[in-house]
Amino acid sequence: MVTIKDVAKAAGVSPMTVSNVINDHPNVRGSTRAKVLEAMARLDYRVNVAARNLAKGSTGTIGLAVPEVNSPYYSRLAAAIIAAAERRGLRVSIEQTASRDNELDALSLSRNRLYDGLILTAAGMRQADAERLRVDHPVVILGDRIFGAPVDHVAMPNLEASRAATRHLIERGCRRIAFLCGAVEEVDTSSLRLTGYRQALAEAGLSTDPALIQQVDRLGMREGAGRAREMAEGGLDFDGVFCVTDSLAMGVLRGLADAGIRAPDQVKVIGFDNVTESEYFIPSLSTIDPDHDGMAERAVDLLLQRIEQTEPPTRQQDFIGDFSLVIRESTGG
Amino acid sequence: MVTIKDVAKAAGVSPMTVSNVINDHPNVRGSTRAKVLEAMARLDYRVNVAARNLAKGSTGTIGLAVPEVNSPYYSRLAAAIIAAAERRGLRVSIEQTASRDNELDALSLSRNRLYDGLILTAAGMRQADAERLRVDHPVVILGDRIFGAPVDHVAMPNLEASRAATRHLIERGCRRIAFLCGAVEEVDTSSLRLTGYRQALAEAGLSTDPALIQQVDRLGMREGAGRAREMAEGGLDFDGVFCVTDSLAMGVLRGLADAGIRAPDQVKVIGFDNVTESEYFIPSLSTIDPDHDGMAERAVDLLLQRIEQTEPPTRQQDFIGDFSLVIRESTGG
DNA sequence: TTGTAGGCGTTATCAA
DNA sequence: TTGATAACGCCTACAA
Repeated sequence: MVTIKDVAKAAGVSPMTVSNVINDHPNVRGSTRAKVLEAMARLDYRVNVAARNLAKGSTGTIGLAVPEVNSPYYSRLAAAIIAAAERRGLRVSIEQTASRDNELDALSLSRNRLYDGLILTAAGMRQADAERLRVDHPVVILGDRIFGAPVDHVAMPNLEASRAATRHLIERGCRRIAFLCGAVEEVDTSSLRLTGYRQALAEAGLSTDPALIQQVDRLGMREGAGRAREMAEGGLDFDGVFCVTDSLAMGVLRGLADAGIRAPDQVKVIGFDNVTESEYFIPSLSTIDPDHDGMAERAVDLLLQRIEQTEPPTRQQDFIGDFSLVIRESTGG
Repeated sequence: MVTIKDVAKAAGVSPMTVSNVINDHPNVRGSTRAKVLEAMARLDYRVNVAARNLAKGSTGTIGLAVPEVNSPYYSRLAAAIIAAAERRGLRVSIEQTASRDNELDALSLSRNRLYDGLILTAAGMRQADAERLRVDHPVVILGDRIFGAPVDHVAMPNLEASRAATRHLIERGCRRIAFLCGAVEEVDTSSLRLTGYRQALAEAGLSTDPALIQQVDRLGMREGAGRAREMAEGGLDFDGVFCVTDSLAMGVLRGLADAGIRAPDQVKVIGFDNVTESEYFIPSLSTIDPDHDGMAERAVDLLLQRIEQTEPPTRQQDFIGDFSLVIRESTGG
């Protein structure tokens, strides 16, 4: 392996001078710089990032931990975060967590100075894990599982947005609206959105039929399709479905089609996330747009603040993003 | 920051003993181990991965560089690679390259010992860049852009698969089959598949109408939809479309619907990739399944061989995966 | 079973 | 403008 010392020897200068050239420091005479550059090229020298990280104590890259990589939502989010980070001169490196254990793992990894900071989208952690988030490294949590934890937090306006989605279905004439979600626990995406759904129904003077609240164990297309078929074939009476994710909603559209039910004529469907695919699905999917870019921007900002802040760790900050209702064919255009 | 020395001091042992405990070395007395463990917990010690990497010269993680993170195909691929790597005890960390320059960047990064090896899915590199791939670090190229480069290479059976897809459309009665692809250059996905398409037409005694060969500059849903509308509204005569990616194909289905054309009745559509979404799309999408898992498995294997191999770099290896034709609604079920 | 010495490749500091 | 020295935190090799 060619090191800085080899280059120094070849160029007839000290290692320090080579380092200065590499890092574009001023105060290097032009002729010296040229000599060094030439030696670097000749020996095909590359910096050793591990060594540099150790010496500098920082890496210039942040970590992004997501539960699942093959998911339209997390993909969209990751793209937004990469763009936001790039604007600030940071690289991002993505890891899949896939479980609560791995989420906690990811936390210690970041602490280990592999990254300057970590954006963690927590899906498996529970409220009870909040204390484990008290790490001495920059961390921002993205998502709805954890509140009151000692870290910065970026979340969606779940309750409001969910009310708006449900209200939209009501305005389009739905009276028996199903709610499709994941396991409902203490505080999480499903439970917050369930509350919004209930509020909207109540405000419209509609009753909440427990049979209409459907839980599945993964928020994917497969589960949406399967459950929709079961609902249709089981004779459940419903004329609208609000799904907590777009993946679920696209699955539902598929399941309804399988069961011979026409959307939006017989049943209207709305999702949540405004994933790239939802615009092109047939029928195109009405949904809630959670302003991915805004959230990403904010998450990276908060993280950068923590990274750059040297002194007295300031109070934990929360940020709740914007949202907008996107009306497409699945609710009647 | 708590270091190994602090722990050693607190536990009344030498730093080396702490290191031995951390790395589960034998030859540490139970009582000593307990003391050290206790001190580690008390001080909330975490290893510094950067330092460990530098000292060991390896990291236990491999890099995966993809052109785009928010893409069903690359997401699916990434998931497969993560699974394959996990089975072999490796972590993977994903980076978005987004351009040819960044692809070349990713190459040097890996060389810099941030990762033990790199799987690079090259979309922007040209054949002319092949020589730049001569790096002294483990690298595996996934994709079709580069041939004859001095690195291991995993690719799809583009020509065969593309013939099979086209043949399928012909068997279903299509006579005017459009081919939708990206820019066709020297050797790449689009050009290889174009050849397969032409062969299938020739074998069936059909002529190739240049007007049916449609190029777009990105292989996404938006481009597919836009072009399909143009083709329909421009009065192009076609009864089948073979798209080089599923994203493109789903976009085409959308575009056809916008133009009031029914698929598969009036026009049949087939894609390539068997992306997760294609099964749920309406109509569900016929496509080529390129055996993502097999390719991932193989790519990780090849990389691991290079990582573990100490001596005489053996010859570069190529691997062409399997494929299967998946028939769904978009070509008539 | 434990400890000592030295080095991994780079950078910061400060002196020349 | 350049260079000597001393870290960064850990691990390998060897000695006690």
